[in-house]
Amino acid sequence: MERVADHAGLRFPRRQFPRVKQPRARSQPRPAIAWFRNDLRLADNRALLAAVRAHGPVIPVFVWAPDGEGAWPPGAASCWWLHQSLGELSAALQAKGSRLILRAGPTLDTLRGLIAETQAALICWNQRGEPRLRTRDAKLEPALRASGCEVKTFCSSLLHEPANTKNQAGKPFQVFTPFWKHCLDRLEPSTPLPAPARLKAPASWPTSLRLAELKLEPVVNWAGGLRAAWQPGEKTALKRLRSFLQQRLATYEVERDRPDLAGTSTLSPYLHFGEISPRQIWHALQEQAGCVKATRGKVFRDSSRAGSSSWRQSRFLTELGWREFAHYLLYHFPDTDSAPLRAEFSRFPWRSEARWLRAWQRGLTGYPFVDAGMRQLWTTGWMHNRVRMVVASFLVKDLLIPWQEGTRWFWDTLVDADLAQNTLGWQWAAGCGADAAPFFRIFNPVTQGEKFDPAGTYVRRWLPEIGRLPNQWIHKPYAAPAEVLAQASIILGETYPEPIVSHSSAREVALEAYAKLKRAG
DNA sequence: TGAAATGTTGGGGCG
DNA sequence: ACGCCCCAACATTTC
Repeated sequence: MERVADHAGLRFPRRQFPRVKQPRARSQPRPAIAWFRNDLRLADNRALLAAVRAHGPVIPVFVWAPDGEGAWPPGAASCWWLHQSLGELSAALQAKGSRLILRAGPTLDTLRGLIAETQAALICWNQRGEPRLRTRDAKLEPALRASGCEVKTFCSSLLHEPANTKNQAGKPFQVFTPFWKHCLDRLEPSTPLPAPARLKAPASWPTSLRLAELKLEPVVNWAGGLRAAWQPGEKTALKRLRSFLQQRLATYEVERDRPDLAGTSTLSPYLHFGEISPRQIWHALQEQAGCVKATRGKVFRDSSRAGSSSWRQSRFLTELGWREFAHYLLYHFPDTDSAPLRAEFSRFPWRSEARWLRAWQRGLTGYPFVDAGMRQLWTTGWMHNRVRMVVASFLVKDLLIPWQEGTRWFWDTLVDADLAQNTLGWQWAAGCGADAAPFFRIFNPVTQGEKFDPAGTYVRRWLPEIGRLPNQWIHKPYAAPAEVLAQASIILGETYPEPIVSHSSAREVALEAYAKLKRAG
């Protein structure tokens, strides 16, 4: 399949399939289908706009293919998010005089059926980068063309298309810094596209399932914490971006590492589902860097900063860079979602202590910083990134449990679960990936807590049972004197667990296992 | 986007 | 006054 290398605006695949002539209905031009995937937004949506610009009626559709079709089917938390997000998108489309058609079933059959029903002349979608979905889509395209429908696809979810970027040796980059520098030297993303003003409705709408019929919401009602923490949808995504830029960007460099503060953007789930595009974020950042608001409300160019590109070095943009890097790596190393990039790690002596895995998942390891993170994850579907690194290091290095167990758990529980980023994160933490943390970089859950949650606010929020411990002991209850524990109404092993492993000896064991791996060559 | 062990330095207490 | 020890503070090395 030929991908559209395009950041300058709308262009279409060069290799067009010869158009099949169809008898044209005289009354109304044939409709265009806008197939929504992980791009659940109206603004800056190339596929949607291409469907609108065909000047006929537009049929927006979402296809739920529950078996995942060889990819990773969304986990429980992602399904919850998807449900809410589809509801939001549907409402937004209605406000434009349109609808969202919901279908379920194998993607090709479902789309072919819809094309036949509606006599659609064109179907547009934004590409997804996950390797197995790409393979699948590559077959989808000619099959749909063969049924007489034109196909247009776009790259809308990344700033930089992975396919042709290589280092000087002609190989894919494996280190972040040169990769991102290479991108920054070339990136000049065009202005985000506006949301279409209106979508022309077809003469008659095809049938749609009701949202509830997709059965995305959990049967058992465990989603209360998610509901309290999140409002999915494009509108909220833009609101969060704006408030982040106004209130947090200035202090991001320092506060992004502090789970006790609200220092991060929390845009990750919105980005994953495409409720906001990286291009929109890029431009919002650029705008903010070039302009300052005067007190009288006038906006003028800040000559000291206008035209300067120092904002491109900003920490926040670098995080978007890591997102690009994750997708880039998964594109070039498509097996890394399950196998270590550094092959020698497949011989690492992992062990699988089921009780330990369970303790980790439940937030019962006896290390408060780890447990707080795991409970935040379980309750809200999200975990602060600093804490993700710490809990991952703990699972992989203190417990020596395979990193793939971690990816699975995160996949099921995170509302921002994203194959590329989950893969990068875990391979990074396990030391077996590209530009990964060296294996011997083993986080100490106590000192990490003391450093990044100095007053214990974060830990107390998620572990009320140890909330009465003084700061000195909040990150290491096991070391507190008996009378301090009694004072705080804590009985170790009953109200809060003893550490399931001793960090210092677990560290020694991990280093020895790693040394053995290296000796084996 | 580490932590722990080891090395170095310099000030202060003390004989 | 001086050497010695201790140890904190910081730097470097190692895993």
